[in-house]
Amino acid sequence: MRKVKIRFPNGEVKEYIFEGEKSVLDLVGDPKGGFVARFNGKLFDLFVPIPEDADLIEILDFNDKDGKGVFWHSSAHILAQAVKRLYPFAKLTVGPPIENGFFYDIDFGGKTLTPEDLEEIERMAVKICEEDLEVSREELESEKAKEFFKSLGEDYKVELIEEFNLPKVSIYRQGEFVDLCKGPHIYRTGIVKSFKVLSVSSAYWKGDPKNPSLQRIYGISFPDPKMMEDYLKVLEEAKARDHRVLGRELDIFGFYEEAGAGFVFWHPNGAIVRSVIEDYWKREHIKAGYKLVYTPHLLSGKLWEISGHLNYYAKNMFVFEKDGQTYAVKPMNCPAHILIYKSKVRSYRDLPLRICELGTVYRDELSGVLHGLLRVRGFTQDDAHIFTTHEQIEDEVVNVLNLMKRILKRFGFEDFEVELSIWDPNRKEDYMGTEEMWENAINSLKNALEREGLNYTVEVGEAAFYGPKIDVKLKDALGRRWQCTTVQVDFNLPRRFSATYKGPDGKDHYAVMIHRAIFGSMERFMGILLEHYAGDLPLWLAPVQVRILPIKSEFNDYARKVANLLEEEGFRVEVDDRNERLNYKILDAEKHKIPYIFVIGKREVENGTVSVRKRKEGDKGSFKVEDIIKILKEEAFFQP
RNA sequence: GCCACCGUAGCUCAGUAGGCAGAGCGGCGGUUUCGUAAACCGCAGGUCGGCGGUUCGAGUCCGCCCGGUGGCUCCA
Repeated sequence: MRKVKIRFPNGEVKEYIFEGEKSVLDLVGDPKGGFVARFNGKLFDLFVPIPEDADLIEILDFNDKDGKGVFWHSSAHILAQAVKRLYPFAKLTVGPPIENGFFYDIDFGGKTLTPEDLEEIERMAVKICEEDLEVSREELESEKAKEFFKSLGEDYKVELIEEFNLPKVSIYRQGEFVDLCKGPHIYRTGIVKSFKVLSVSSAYWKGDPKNPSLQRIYGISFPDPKMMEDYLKVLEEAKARDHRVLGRELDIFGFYEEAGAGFVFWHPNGAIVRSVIEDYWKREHIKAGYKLVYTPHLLSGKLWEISGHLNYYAKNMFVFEKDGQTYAVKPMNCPAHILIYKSKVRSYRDLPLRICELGTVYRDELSGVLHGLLRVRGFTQDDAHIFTTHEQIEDEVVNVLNLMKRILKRFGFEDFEVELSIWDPNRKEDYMGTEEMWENAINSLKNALEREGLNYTVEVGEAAFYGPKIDVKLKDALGRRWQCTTVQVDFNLPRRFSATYKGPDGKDHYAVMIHRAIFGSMERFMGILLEHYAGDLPLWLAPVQVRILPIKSEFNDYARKVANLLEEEGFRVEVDDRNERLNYKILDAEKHKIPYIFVIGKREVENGTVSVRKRKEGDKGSFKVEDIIKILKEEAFFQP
């Protein structure tokens, strides 16, 4: 006799008493929307015998993160089954769940799929869900499994089994379909109620260009068609927010074929927004004790030799020769800031020394990775380098994180995901510096994160060879995550450049450098902002804050007078005195996402008022000019 | 860089089968002077991404290059 408690997805817990081998399904009959089980953090199928030592088993549904992964993993199998029905010659490779959905990499022997092919695959996948096939699992000895998959022509599966090098492997079946898979899986294909094939692209087997090119088919699925609707809405919304489209519509920036790929031209509307952001950034940094500097864009090759960049970063650098001298356009600002640090003897009393710069850098990125403002070849980092002692690392990182929170909050970002990348303690020889330095730095970063109340995950072995780092992803209005802030400890460069300070002991010590950026780059941040706000920049950022619309040309003079009053108060204003109807002018102003529209007619001129229309809210009624200026100032964070 | 797809007016797009390059919006000119999301009439605007090839004839077919999109990889 065994006793086991089972928790259902709705939280309900029931106790079961049974004998012999039973599966969860055997016991509960109806898993109440759940489709996979977890015990002690381990997932297993509802249709396999309950593990020997299990006492409390959870049945998971789509709301659970693990459950979702299993659901999408099973969906990848359904996708593969659909493909095999339509293309029996196709060879399967791997098909994992991903953050939003799943994909399956499949070798079609050189065929590339068309949109029509995808539709057909989707129809077949939907059919497989409707067929409600039962899923089963079996274990095979590896040798037998190899033979089996060889007989099916699934060469990649054979290769995988060889790689696993395990005595046994598991395979899953549903209907006529078989796949090598660790599992677990949902117990029937009918649990998937909504299935969509999203896109196809190419990928190499194991990501290696020497290997055959595969078709990577992306899909998404849900246990409830309503969830699919919501998801597609978000996708649509994301598409409508595409910063590349908004950038053109709002005339923020442009790229020019004749200028080269990946080089951003900030148009006047974008430049003013950037300038507002930069002014704010500078003010906050100076307040936080940073020293603002400017350094050259072009530096001698000798400097990049000392820094090591010509050795390990050359393929990303624009390097050229002139009169027998090598020069490079800077891909990073750190060596330049080190020179300023070294311009005089530094005492421990000078530390921490915080040097900041909106530094424009150029990197020769692979052409295939360029993407709007989010990935370019020339960009301006909101960079800073903090020279500290080992003891000061913690406090300095607290300051950086605090500054980050304050600055990003201004843009409506308050939700962060933080990764702490540390060394792999089993490969100490791959890292520079002593164990003591590393332990101290890692603990400093951890303490700093805790002091700032930031939750984080630890990524072992993800640190650079020269020091641990913190990466922060911010969540935008659509819940998407963007990597922006980064804080990186560096033991290396101070040594390469002999960046030292005189300690209280009168001896020279190497400084520690902390590289950090809050936005990452102005270009990327602008792209993120556009998508985050869907182009509706808040008043303080909007390129044009107020547009004044005289109803008839006879009110143009009054409109200009109001514009002047606003301009004197520091607002960015336009008067639309074109010979058009009011409705048209409103349409045009709304199209440009201008936060405030002031309508001027006979009434307003007579009463010395403006009729205020606010974006997204509509007509707000009449205001005295000085009153509305007060209101706008407050909204735009003007200092009183 | 690699794989796949794409490139027609400032923007969005149509262009059948290789046979005179089109529309809407926008721009310009005129009429209209109008109260909260598109007044009317007219005009201009194109080396069809670039170069080469096939053809009597290329926006259309082929090759190379440039640029873009989605991935691989990389990263701010």
